[in-house]
Parts: sequence; structure tokens; C-alpha cells
Amino acid sequence: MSIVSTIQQSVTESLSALFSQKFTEKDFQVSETKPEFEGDYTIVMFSLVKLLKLSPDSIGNRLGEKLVADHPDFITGFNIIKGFLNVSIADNYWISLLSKNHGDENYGRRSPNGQKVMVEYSSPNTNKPLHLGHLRNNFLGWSVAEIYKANGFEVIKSCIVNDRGIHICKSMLAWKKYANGATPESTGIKGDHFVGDYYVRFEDDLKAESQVLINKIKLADLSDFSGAELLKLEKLLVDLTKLDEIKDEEKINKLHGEIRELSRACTSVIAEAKQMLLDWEDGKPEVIELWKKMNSWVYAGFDVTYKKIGSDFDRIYYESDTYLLGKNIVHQGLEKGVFFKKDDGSTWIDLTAEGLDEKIVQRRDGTSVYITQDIGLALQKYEQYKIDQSIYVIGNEQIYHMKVLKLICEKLGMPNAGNIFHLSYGMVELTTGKMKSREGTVVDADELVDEMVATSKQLTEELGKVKDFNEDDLKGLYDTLGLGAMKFYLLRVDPKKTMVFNPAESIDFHGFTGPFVQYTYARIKSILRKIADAEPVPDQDIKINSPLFKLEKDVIINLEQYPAALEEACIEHNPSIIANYIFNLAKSFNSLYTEHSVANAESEEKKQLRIQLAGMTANVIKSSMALLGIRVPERM
RNA sequence: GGACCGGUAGCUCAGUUGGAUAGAGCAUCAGCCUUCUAAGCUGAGGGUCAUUGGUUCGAAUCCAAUCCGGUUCACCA
Repeated sequence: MSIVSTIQQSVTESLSALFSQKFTEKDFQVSETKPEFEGDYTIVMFSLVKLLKLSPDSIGNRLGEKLVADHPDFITGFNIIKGFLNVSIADNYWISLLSKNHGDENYGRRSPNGQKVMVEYSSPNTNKPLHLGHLRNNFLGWSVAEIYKANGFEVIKSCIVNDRGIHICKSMLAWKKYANGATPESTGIKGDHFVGDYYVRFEDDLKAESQVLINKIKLADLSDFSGAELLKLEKLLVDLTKLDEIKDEEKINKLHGEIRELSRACTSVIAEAKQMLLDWEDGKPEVIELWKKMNSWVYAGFDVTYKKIGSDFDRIYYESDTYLLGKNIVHQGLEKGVFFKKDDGSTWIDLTAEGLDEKIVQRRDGTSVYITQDIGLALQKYEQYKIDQSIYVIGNEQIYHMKVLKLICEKLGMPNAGNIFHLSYGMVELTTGKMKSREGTVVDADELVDEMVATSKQLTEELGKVKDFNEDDLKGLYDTLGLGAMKFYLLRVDPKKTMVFNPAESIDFHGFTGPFVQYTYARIKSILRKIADAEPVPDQDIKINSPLFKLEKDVIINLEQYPAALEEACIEHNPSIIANYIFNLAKSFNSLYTEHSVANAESEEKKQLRIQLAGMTANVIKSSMALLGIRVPERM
């Protein structure tokens, strides 16, 4: 039981005894005492004042005396300031917490609860390499999975690979046109980047061709358009002339954007891509063969990146397998009356009662739309794994989509549909604004990882502390530090917030960073190694005669909070709670480290105490950093 | 226009079941390495918590309105 709930319970009992009425822990608040006051925990009197119609001081005095009398081994003193009852906790309470848990590498973790949860994350497209945004997604997903495991859940990490569709055809087309049979092997380019380059090539062609069309439109030449597109275009142009008179810049821009989109859609290269997609769906052998070949290049590239950043999956779904899954669902939905058919034959769901719109679930030609596949996959996940919860790590631009998905699953009566959770995270922006692939400002994942590792190498060499390391050790250390810095940097921010990626800040290894925590760990291990070398210490209970120093107590208080932080991170689906927690723990230990020596403590008892303190801090740092996917070095 | 998310120090971020004088890192300035690793520690300056009103013993936190920024509302995925 945590110390706060222990205090709550004691206070509840004492209050009930004092005032002969029933109290619950909701009748008052317990929090840590602010550093400028004496005491460890504070009980706020004001809510009790209302209940008891007595002055804060009177309640505080009686409660404080009662608490000390009832729990002399736990609460040793109190003071009251302006309605705040500050109580002091016995040193022995902290010391026993330490002796009990200091050697437990699983401290804070919970035993299995029998619940199964699937975390879907990463979900890449097979037409380009991973970028900074994917890194945030991967680190978040992986970390949330670990946090769930630590809270007793059985976790299945999954990934849906978007390996089909018109965007995939784009890179295939460009490769056919320009590659002359080149391969990643023949060029020495990593497979995902190799394919991505052709995707860019296609986009360049598309841009050039649509620009020609736009130029023609400007000269009132609409000969390249026909049918529905022509009508739409003419309407847009009429609207545009009207707006030109009003001078509404926003609307004019919007219209220009629509014209741009329309001309893109009417290019010959898009027509080719569409044709290729049809051929793919028909199973045309040469298309399928090329598709398989190019995807295999991408997967080879992804494997390298995933391995490097430590992402892994228990189950990988491919959209090429799942994109037809929703078909049966439409039937069922119609039978259950959840869906309805419109006159043109398309199938819909009415979500207006939920404050949303009508959403289409099947086109009039009978083909599935995006959401239908997702429903199919959601059901398949449940059927295959009987999961209790399903977590989707997807960017916040899909909040609406995921809301619809969850609602539909609930209406279809899918088991545990209520436990679908969209872990939506904010975009990663640059100091110069958003990343835009068309402007080439996208930060490539592989490049970034390499830079971080190179930075850690450079800084390590400058400090020159590990000159005796062999080459493998060094390489391992650079990876540990570089990736640690990057993961910590991306995970320390609340997932749901848009965050700014500042390159200069990201390679800073001081302050609120991964390497700061890693350094604390390495120093502790160094101390413990030296002590153990000198004289192996037996594990023992500690009795000390001198009081705990504030700095010692601060560290123990931090350690006591680990289980609570772990639980909160799980409930909130939020690794940044862990990151903030570890940083505070490391900081408190560093302060202690500077002020009080472990090896040369003033007494043998204090030495034993600090050995346990250091050991437990190291354990908690190691296991909590592991929840973020960050390794800690024994030396650095 | 509707819906959702955000606005806290120069910058990046904590802090929301309402609590004491709003915190941390970076940056700036001033100190600390013959003593367990200075990737560290100690201290200083820096704030109308977007604005206005309300709720109450008490509001960054709850409510309302307004302003600013973002996302979204496709027979695209």
C-alpha cells in the first residue's frame, strides 16, 4: 500500500474515532508538504471545517495529536499552518521501505491480472522510409506496451502495414519508367529509401504535368478535361471570378487548391497509377510480381531501422490481406439494422444521434471503403486473440475516424468494443514549422538515428572517460546513449500534445535528457562496484541512530512513488509520466551524491543505508528506463 | 460553419479528482573538480498561467464568453 493511502486510512480512522462519525478518504486531501514547511505530508483541513463546523486549528490539533498517539511508529509529529496539517513520517518507516525493496528488480511491477490487450502501432506505408513522426509513434507504442505489461497485462504488439493502394503503385510506376532494372543491391541504397526515391520521382512528374495543365487553364484552355471533371472545373472557375471581386483571400486559396487537386487527378501519370491499381486487384502477374519485389526491398530496409530503434511486433497485419475483410460486416450490419442502404445501392450508418454525420461503409459499386477494412480488422483481432482492450497508436488527425470506428463496433455489438482506445498523439513539428514532404523538410528516421549516435560518440570522446573500452563496447555505448537521448526526448512530452523538435536541443545531453539519467545510473554502478570489490557486503536490516538527512529522505520518497507513477502511466496511456518520474528520481540522487559520500559515509550504518539507497535507485532507473525502451550503461 | 485539441518564464515542457509564495530543463549570470565519474552540484535573475467575467474560504486547474494556433468534418487511405 502506498504511503499516501496509508496516511489516508490512518486519518480516516482517527477522525472517525475523534468525532464519532464516519469519514472516507474523499473528505480530505493528502499531498506532499511543500519544501518550505516542516513535515513530509500535508492534510488539508478546509473540507473538514465544513463537515465539522469547527475551526481548522482545532481540528488540526486534535487530529494531529490523535495520529501521533495512534501511530507512534509512523507519524512522529505535526504542525498546523493556516489550515494545513503537516505531519512528519518516522525515519524507520522510510528505512524499512528501503530494506524491504532495495534488491527487488521487479519493484513496482504488478502480478498478472489475466487481461489481454493489443497495442497497434507504427503502421508504415511501403512507399517511403520512416520519418520523425513515425519515431514518435514507434516509441510511444512500444513504451505503452511495456507499461501495460508492467501493470500485469498480457500484451500483443501489432502493426498494420499499408502495402497496397494507389500510392504504392506510384513508386512502382516510376521504377518501371526510370530504374532500368536498378535494385537496392546494385545501387547500394537501403531498400526503403530506394523505393521512396521513386515515389518522389513520381511526385515530381505529377507536379510537372499538373503545372502544365494549370498553365493551360490560366489561358482558358480546358481541352485536357472532359466529362464530370470538366463540369467541376468550369464551376470552380466561375466561383473564382465571383470571389475575385469580393477579395476573400482564404476562399480564393481554397478554390485554387481545388483546381490544383483537380488537375493532379487528371494527369496521365495518375491515370496510369489508377490502371495499375486495377491490374493489381485483378492479380495481373507482372504487377503482382513487381509489387512483391519492391515491397520486399522496403521490408528489408524497415527491418534494419526497426532493429536499430528496438521496435518489434508480435503480429503483423498486411492491408493487402485485410482490405476485403469488411464485406461480411456490411451484411451483418444491414441485418441488424445498424446500417441502411441508399437508393443508389451504397451502404451507410447514421451517426447523427451521436453528434457525427452519416458515414458511408460500402460504395455503390460494392467495394469497401477505408473504415470498413478497419471494422473487419478490429473484429478479426478480437476473434484471433480474444483481447479485452485494443489500443491504436495513431496521429490525432484521425480522431474523428477512430471515433466513428469505435461507435460502429459498439453498434455492431462487437465484444469489448467499449475498450477500443485511440491513443492519439500530436504531430512533431520543426522550429521552422511543419514537416512537409513536398518541401523536403521531413526529418528522416535513419539519418536522425545516425546523427544522434554520432553525437554521442563525439561527446564521449571529448570527455575521454572510457578509453579502456574495446570497439564493440564503444559501439554499444554510443547506441545506448544516442538512442536513449532520442527516445527520451520524444517520450518526455505528453503524447497528445503537438511537440517541437529542436535539433540543437535534441542533441543536448544535459538536464532533462536520457543521458542525464543514464549518467546517474553509471555513477551508482561505479560506486557499488568499488565497494563490492573492496569488501562484499552482506544484505542486512539497517538500524540507524542518527536521523535521515533531507537529501536521503528525498530519494526514498521518490522511490516510494514509483509504483504509483507506473500505474498512472498505464491509466493515462502516457510514458511521459515515467520520463518525468525518472528525471526527478535521478535529480534527487545526484543532489545526495554531491553532498554525502556512500563509500566514505560518516558511520557504518549510514554506509549500509546509502548502499541500499543507491542500489534501489539503480534498479528503479534501470527498470523504468526499460519501459521507455532505453538501455542504461554500466559505465559511460 | 460544426466537432475536437492546444495557449503556463526568452525557448522546450511539467503542474487539471480546486489548496500554502505557479515548477523543471535549456539559454543568461555567479560559484563548486588534490575526496565514490563535473554528461554532475549549488545559487541568482526571468511569469498580468491568452483575455474577460463567474462559482468559493481558496482558481493555472471548474463554468461561460471572447481572442489566437492546430486538426478534422471525401463513394481518399
